[in-house]
Amino acid sequence: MKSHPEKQFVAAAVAVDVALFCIKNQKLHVLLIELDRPEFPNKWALPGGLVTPHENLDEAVMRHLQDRGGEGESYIEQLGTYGDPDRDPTGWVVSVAYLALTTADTFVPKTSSRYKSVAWVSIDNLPELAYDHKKILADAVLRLKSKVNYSNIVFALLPHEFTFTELQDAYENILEKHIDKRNFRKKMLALNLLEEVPKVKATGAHRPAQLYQFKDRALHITQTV
Amino acid sequence: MKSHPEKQFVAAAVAVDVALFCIKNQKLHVLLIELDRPEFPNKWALPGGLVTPHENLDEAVMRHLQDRGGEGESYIEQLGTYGDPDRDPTGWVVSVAYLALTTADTFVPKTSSRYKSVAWVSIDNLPELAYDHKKILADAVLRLKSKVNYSNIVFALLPHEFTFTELQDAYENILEKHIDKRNFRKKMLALNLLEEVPKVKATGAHRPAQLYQFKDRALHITQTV
DNA sequence: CCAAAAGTGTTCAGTATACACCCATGG
DNA sequence: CCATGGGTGTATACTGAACACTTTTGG
Repeated sequence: MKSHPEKQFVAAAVAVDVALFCIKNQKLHVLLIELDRPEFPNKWALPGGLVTPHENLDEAVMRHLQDRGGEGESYIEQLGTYGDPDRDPTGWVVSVAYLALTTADTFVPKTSSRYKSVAWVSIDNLPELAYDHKKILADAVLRLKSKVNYSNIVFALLPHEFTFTELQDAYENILEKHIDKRNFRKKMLALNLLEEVPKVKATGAHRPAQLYQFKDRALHITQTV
Repeated sequence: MKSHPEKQFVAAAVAVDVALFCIKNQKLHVLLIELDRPEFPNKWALPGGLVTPHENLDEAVMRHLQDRGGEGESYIEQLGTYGDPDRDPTGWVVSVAYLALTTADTFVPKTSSRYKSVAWVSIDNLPELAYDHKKILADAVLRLKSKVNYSNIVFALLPHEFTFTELQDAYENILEKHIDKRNFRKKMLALNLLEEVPKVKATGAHRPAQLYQFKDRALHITQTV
């Protein structure tokens, strides 16, 4: 690491902030931390932290997620960068925001001495957020909603094996609208992203459901779900 | 501006890099500067520069564009942030990249002592680019191509008044494909974004063309052009 | 009157939507 | 045998794609 290219400049702290989502109790949840700072009484925030010169931005995100309890794989994608001079009252912090997705069972929130708590919070029951995190979170939800319509991105929110009803629930939850069962099946199968696994899931006094999995658990752009 | 929130951290230089496009001679062009630095012999780069703590990111972009010759309005939108530790050999520079659009006649490239030259370059005749600017530019072109399909974003590349053929040329240029004239007219008019202006444009030994303008020169999401 | 770009409709195929009943199981 | 969620097909409307000739002008 050498000196900076310009003689005179004011340096910023570069941070990442992550809107990490999962589906819990059939509802979309986001991971939030409860701050323990006098400037932000009773405020919550998105997880994140500073970036160091020894890692790229994606690596910084993964490191901070692991610190907050991430164990399994998480899907991450960059959302945008928030750099208003006054967004953080404690100094000039330019923050690169990420959208991240995981499954509730592979991510058990882990707190630390720096925070009061770390928890999954339903997105229709949000507390007050510090900094500009309300805006970041709104942008993340918007991106997720939009991307669900033209990609297989939900793969990152579901367990590896799932029933068609669970898949449809995920879509209905994120899009906040009812979807016709027959049409949904037709379209999903036509996209050719799924394959049956030779198992069924029995959950009560009714016909067991066939299990499916995504052929490829990586992002694919599809056009219209 | 107070001290930074963490006691120990390494600060980065925060920069903006701008992929500014225009249409010149019916072809998509990008604004490039020719570097005058020993580390980058004969290399070109996207315009841009450092962000200061007294401006937000959009303001920094507009300031740097004005320095390079921008006079009229330009459309700008954030593209993504590039933060690999080694992307700039002279130091740790995290760069927020922007997609920007303007019209050739309102932007006359202006050089300065720091550069050999500043020029509009056709995107199918690109020189070698420094840093990770080849990647940034490729991402910008991709974003532009994609956005042309579901928004009125071309308004920012065209003069206020234009003929249907000029409009279609812009689409064909950016999308790099032939579009049927009759279908294009039907779809564009159905989107209800245009209005006739009571003038025609005569350019030779043939029927003059009706002039149109966008009802609103601001980004609108449309679904399928 | 000729060359050149402007302007205009219809047909067809494929996709999106609306909609209701039988199936398999556990208790 | 009954309650519950799983699983299936068809008819209709709409949208996107293909396609060729007439109009207006300047020279």
